[in-house]
This record gives sequence, structure tokens and C-alpha cells, in this order.
Amino acid sequence: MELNVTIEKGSAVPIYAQLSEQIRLLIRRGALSPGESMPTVRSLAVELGINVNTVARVYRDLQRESLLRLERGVGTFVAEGGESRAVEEGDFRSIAAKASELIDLGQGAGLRIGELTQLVETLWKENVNADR
Amino acid sequence: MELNVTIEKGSAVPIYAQLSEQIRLLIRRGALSPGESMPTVRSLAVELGINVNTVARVYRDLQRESLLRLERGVGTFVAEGGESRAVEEGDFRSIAAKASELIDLGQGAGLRIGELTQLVETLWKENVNADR
Amino acid sequence: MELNVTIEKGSAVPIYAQLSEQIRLLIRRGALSPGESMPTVRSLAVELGINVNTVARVYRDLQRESLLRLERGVGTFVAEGGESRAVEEGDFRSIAAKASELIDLGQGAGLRIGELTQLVETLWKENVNADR
Amino acid sequence: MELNVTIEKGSAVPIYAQLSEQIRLLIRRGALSPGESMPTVRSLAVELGINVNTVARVYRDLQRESLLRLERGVGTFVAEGGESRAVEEGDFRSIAAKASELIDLGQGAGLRIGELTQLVETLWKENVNADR
DNA sequence: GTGGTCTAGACCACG
DNA sequence: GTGGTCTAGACCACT
Repeated sequence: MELNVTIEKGSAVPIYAQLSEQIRLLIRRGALSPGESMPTVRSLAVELGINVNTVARVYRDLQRESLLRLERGVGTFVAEGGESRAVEEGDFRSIAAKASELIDLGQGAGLRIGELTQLVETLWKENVNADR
Repeated sequence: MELNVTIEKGSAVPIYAQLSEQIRLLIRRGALSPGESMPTVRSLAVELGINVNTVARVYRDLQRESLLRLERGVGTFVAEGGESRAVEEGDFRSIAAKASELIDLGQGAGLRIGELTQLVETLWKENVNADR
Repeated sequence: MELNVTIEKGSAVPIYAQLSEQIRLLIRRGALSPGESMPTVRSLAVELGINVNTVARVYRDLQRESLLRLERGVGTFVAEGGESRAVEEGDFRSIAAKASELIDLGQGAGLRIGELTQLVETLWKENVNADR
Repeated sequence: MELNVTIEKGSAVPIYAQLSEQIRLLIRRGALSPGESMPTVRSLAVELGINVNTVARVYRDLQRESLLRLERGVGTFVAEGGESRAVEEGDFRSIAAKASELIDLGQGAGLRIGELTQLVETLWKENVNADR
């Protein structure tokens, strides 16, 4: 039940945001399936070397988005509802493949990861604005 | 001399980090050329609706990375040195094109921007680790 | 012997408090009469989808308040004593009618249930303080 | 800038829920107007005798509901947006009047506050279900 | 032993 | 001095 999640402690992005976003992605890509049980707040905190409350906050936040379901005294589970539905596996594979190509190009040109994600974010916003 | 930069005030990412990363990208993509003058700290702060100190801090940080050059009483300029060299224009175009394709796929599959950049980050790290 | 009780699992109010308060009200409004038998701990737990221990705790608490009477090996009954005396039926009807009017007004104005009960609580407290 | 808020520390309802609900009501009833500044997290914590983090959590929760607007380094304000719009003053007055009548009846019949709010909640739910 | 709440106190980002 | 994050640790509600 180890979660494939990595936390950068020095990052400007708060720990809870890093964790939250990564769990969300694991659910969307189908690596975590509806009904599946999540690690306990305590075990995940130990595994990641962060505080229990920080994990609890993330679980609570994701519950409010209907991605997780918390049961007191029982555990935490991936929600069955609509929000937690995964992207189609085929769709996800082509997205991941495209992302890998982008990463290869970026690394080839000597970009850093932050520059690459910043580029994606900037283009995303232009795209959204252009749609208006 | 308006900088094509957008700040999200409510974001978990601190304003200074958003600004710093975006200026860095503008330089790397060649939208800001070596020797070109940057907006004054004050005007950029007003334009973006953020605090003067925040802009000043970013300029200072970028100077330390040799991306900007601060001349007291004159202004701030994009540095001529190595760090501020832009990616080849052709390279950048193919990277941007690839990123656009990725964004289209992601939007088509209903991903949010955070999920997409998270995916890029995750794959980047796997890539780096695989190289070791 | 189904009890007209509803539990909200996700609520900030603990399950035992929700259940306790609702049983108390059923007794006060005369829906449960002195001497009447209560559902078994187990059956009520199943009916409500909550833990047996939680129901048992509520029954124990209500016994301490002399609202219920637990007879080992026999069952649980609404107590005959003073605490469990119901409000006069006519009184209760006018209270319920007034409450319904309040609810209609509240819903008409777009209030949520929590806001309405909060208002009742606030005014209640002001009333009590004013009496002093 | 004292907020007319009361916290019951021993209550089964968590402190953050009590505070959150009361602030929400103050906004809905127009006692707090859009744009108005809220007490600082620290001052409110001191005033209520609770922890700073608890207040901060409430402010954060209410920000997510678009009822408050938090500005780092500046302060907290009632949001201008739609969610924070107050109920019409006349409407609110009739609701409060009706609630007072209900309270008088309830107190006359010897009900406790918890029983009264429980009744309101029960009838509310029946009303909602009946609408379906 | 699970998640939930609360406290106390430190340090950071921002103005 | 403002809000934000994080930690460490206590106690509670529930299974």
C-alpha cells in the first residue's frame, strides 16, 4: 500500500499541495481505484517523513472534493462517486506518451523542470483565454 | 514594456515564485533578450497588483542567478552572460508545439492544469532517476 | 419498531450525539411512550448502518439521564419516570407548526439548515441572558 | 470589531464548526457586510480563548466557500462575491421574529435548546424529502 | 488502532 | 504585523 509519491521539503509549493495534487493524479490515472483503501494518515506521514496533521489535512481536503471517503475508526478510501473516476486508460497512455516526448525535447534543450511546467501552464492559460 | 506575466493571488505557490519562474522562462524562450531593459520594480508591481518588495526580491534573486543585471540609478537589464542565453528559436518552437499538443490531449481528457503539470513533473523525475 | 431517526455520517456532529438527541426528542414529543420497548442495540445499529458500540453508548447515556431503562436479558424501554414525560400533545403541535412556518420562511430566503438552527441557538441564548 | 460570537468548549460540535456556522450567519444576516474587514486570526483567537490555528482553519474554510477573502500580510475581509450576499433585511426580520416565537413556545413547554434545534432539523429534512 | 480536533509554538511569505 | 505552513503531542470518537 505504498503510495508512489515524492515530497520536496524545500519547495516553494507547500507540502500539503504537493501531496494533494499527486494523490489526485494517482486517482485520475487509475493507479488508485474507487473503493480501494488508502494508507492510514499515520503510516503515510511516516513514509513521507512529514507530520500526521499535514496528511490529515490533505485527506480532509480531498474528501471535500469527493475524491476520498474518510471513515472514522475504519480508514480512508478512494471515493466511488463521479469525481474520482479515472481517465480512460488509452487516453492516459497517449497523454503520458506525449508528456514524455515533451520532456525529452525539454531536457535536450537544457530546460529545467520548473521552466517546462511553467511553459505548460502559460500555454494552458492562453488556450483557455483564446476559447473565450 | 508590459511583461506577459500572470499572477494568481490565491495560489498555494507564493507570488515571488510564480513571478520568478515566469521571468526566467521569458528569458529562456527569447522573449526577453540579453541587454533588454526590464520594467522598473515599481511599475511591474503596479501592473501586477502586487507589492513592490515582492518584485524587488525577485529581481534580486534573479540577479544572483546571473539572469538579470541591476544597475543602481539606471535600471534592470537582462544579463548578457551564459545563464540568460535563450534556447534556440527552432528548438523552442518544437517544444511549444509539443506542449500545445499535450495540453489539447489533457483538456480533451478532462484533466485540470495542476494534474497535467503534476504528470510532467512525475515523469520528469522518473526520467532523471532512470538515467542514473 | 423502526425508529424515525436519520444519521449523517459525514457530519461534524458525532454520530452518538445525533442519535442521542433524536431519541430524546422522540420521547419528549410523545412518539415514544413510557414503557414502550426500544429496538435492540444490534437491530438499531444495523438499521442505521452504524456501530453497535455507538448505539450501546447512547442507550447507556440516556439511561443515566433516566430517559431509558435497560433490563439485562430483556431489552430496553422508555423510562416511566419524570424525565421522559412527554410535552403536552397540543403544545407539541403548536411548536411543530411554528417550526414549520419558520422553516418555510428560511427556505424561502435561501438559508441552509445550519444557518437556521444557528439563528435559533443564537436567539435562544440572547433570550436566556436577557432573563437574568 | 468584536464579533458577536459565542463558543461552547465542551460541546459535541467542534469549535471550528461552531465558529464557522456563526460567522456564516453573521454574513447572511447582514451583520457583516461585503468588503468589511474581519478580526485578525490572532485577535479573534484571543477574544474567544481558542487557538490561532483553529481560527485560521475556519477562515480558510470560509474562503473556499467564497464567503471570506484572505490577503496575506494584509488581513481578512468579507468577500464581495455572490456567496456572501446577505438575506433581505425585511426577510431576515420576519425570520428572526418567527424564530423568537418558536423559542418562546419551546421554553414554555420546557424544551431544551438541543431538542428545539433537533426538531427544526427533523422537520427540515422531512420538508426536503417531501419536495422530491 | 482508525480518523478528528485542538493546542502551543516555530518559521515563512508578504506588506 | 498579517495570514500560511508545519511540527509535535495530547485527547477524543468510533470500530
